[in-house]
Amino acid sequence: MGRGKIEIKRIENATNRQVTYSKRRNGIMKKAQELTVLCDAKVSLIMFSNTGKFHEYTTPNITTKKIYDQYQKTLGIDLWSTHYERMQGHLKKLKEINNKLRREIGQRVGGEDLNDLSIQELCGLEQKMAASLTDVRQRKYHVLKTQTETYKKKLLQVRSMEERHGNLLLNFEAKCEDPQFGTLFENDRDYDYAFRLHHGGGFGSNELRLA
Amino acid sequence: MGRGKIEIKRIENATNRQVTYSKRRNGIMKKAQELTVLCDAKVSLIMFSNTGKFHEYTTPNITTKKIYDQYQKTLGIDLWSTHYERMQGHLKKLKEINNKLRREIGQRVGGEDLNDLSIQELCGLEQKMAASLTDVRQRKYHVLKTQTETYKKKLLQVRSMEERHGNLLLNFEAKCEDPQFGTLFENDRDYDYAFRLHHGGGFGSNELRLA
DNA sequence: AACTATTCATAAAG
DNA sequence: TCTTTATGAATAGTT
Repeated sequence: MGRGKIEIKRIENATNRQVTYSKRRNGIMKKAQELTVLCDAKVSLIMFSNTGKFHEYTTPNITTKKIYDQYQKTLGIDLWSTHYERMQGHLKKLKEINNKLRREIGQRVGGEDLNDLSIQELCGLEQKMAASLTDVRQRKYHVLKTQTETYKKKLLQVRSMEERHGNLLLNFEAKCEDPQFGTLFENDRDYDYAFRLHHGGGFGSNELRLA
Repeated sequence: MGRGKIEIKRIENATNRQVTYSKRRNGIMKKAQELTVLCDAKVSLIMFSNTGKFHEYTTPNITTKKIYDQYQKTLGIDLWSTHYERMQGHLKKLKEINNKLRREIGQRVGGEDLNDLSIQELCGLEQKMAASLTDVRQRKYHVLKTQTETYKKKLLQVRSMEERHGNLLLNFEAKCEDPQFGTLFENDRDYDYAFRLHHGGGFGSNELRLA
C-alpha cells in the first residue's frame, strides 16, 4: 500500500522504522476508533515503540481498567488475585479477632454479651474478674508505695539541702557586718528567698503532699 | 474502501454490524501484528464486540500483564491503587482498633498493660472493674434465680404427674385380681417402672439437683 | 464465505 | 516532521 509492496519484517533503518511506526500507529488508532463507533465495540489498544514511546486508544466513556477487568473475567484469570485475596483474608481475620475481643470486653464490662453465658461460664468469668480486680488493686498499692517512697527520699534530700543552706545562711549572717558582703543581695527577691530558706517552714512541702 | 464511502457512525443493522466487526477486527489485528514486526513495537489490543465477544492481539513473547504493567508505569498511575489504598487504610484502622481492644483487655485482665497507668487511672479502672464485677454477679444471680424457678415449676409438674400416676397405679392394683388386666405388664421393665413411680423416691431428682 | 468496485492507508520521495 | 503521490490493502455492498 504505497509505492511498491513491502515485506513484513523488521525495518532495520531506525529512522525509517520510526517513520513507519508513526504512520501506522495513527492508522491503527483510526481503525480502532472506527471499530468502536461503527460496531459499538469496546477496544483497548496500547502500543510501545521500540524506543519506549507510549500511545494508546481506548473506547470513550470507558476506562482501561474496565477493559482489563472484562478481559480478566473473560479469560477467567485475575492478574492481581493473589495479592488481593491475601489482603481480603487478612482483613477477614482481623475482623474476626476484633469481634472476639469486643465480646470479651463486653462480657468483662458487663454489657449485653453477658446474656449469652451459662451459669458455669458466668461463675468462671466472675472468678477471673475478681482475680483481675485483685491484680489491679495490687498494682495500685504497688504504685502508691513506690511513689510514697520516692517522695520520702526527695523530702529527705530537700531537708538536708535546707539544712546545709541554712547553715550557710547563718554563717553569712554572722559576717553581715563585713562591708564586702554588702552587695550580695542585689534585689529583694534574692533576699526574700534566702530568708524563707533559713527561717520559713518546709520548702516545696505543697508538692510533696500525696494526692 | 469499499463500494461507496460510509459514514463513521453506529451501524444499526445488527447483522451488518456483526459482519463489519468481524472484517475490521481481522484487519486491525493484522495491522497490529505488522506494526509489531515492522517497527519492533509492543502492542496489546483487546476488543469486545457489542455482543460481548472477545478478541485480542498481543505482541509475541510478552504477556498482557507485562504490557499492562508498563502501561501503568508509563502513566505513573496504578489503576488498583485506589482500591488497594482503601483496603490498606481499612486494615490499618482495624489493627489500631485491635490494639486498643487488646490494651483494654490487658488492663482489665491485669497484665503488663497496667504498668502504663497512673494512680488516678488505676483508681478509675479499679472502680469500673468493681462495677463490672457487680454486674456479672447480678447477672449470675439472675440466671440462677430464673433457672431455679424453672426447675421448681418442673418439679411441681413432675410431682403432680407422679401423684396422678400413683393414683392410677393404686386404682390398678385394686383391680389386680381381675383376669382382664393380667397381660398389662408384658415384661419386667414396664412393671419395674410402674413400681418405682408408685413407691420409689423422686423421679428425675438427679437432674433437678442444682449445680 | 467469496467477489469486486471503490475507498483508504501508506511507502517512498520531496 | 508534514505533504505529495503512486500503489497496494482493506473493505462495503453484493451474490
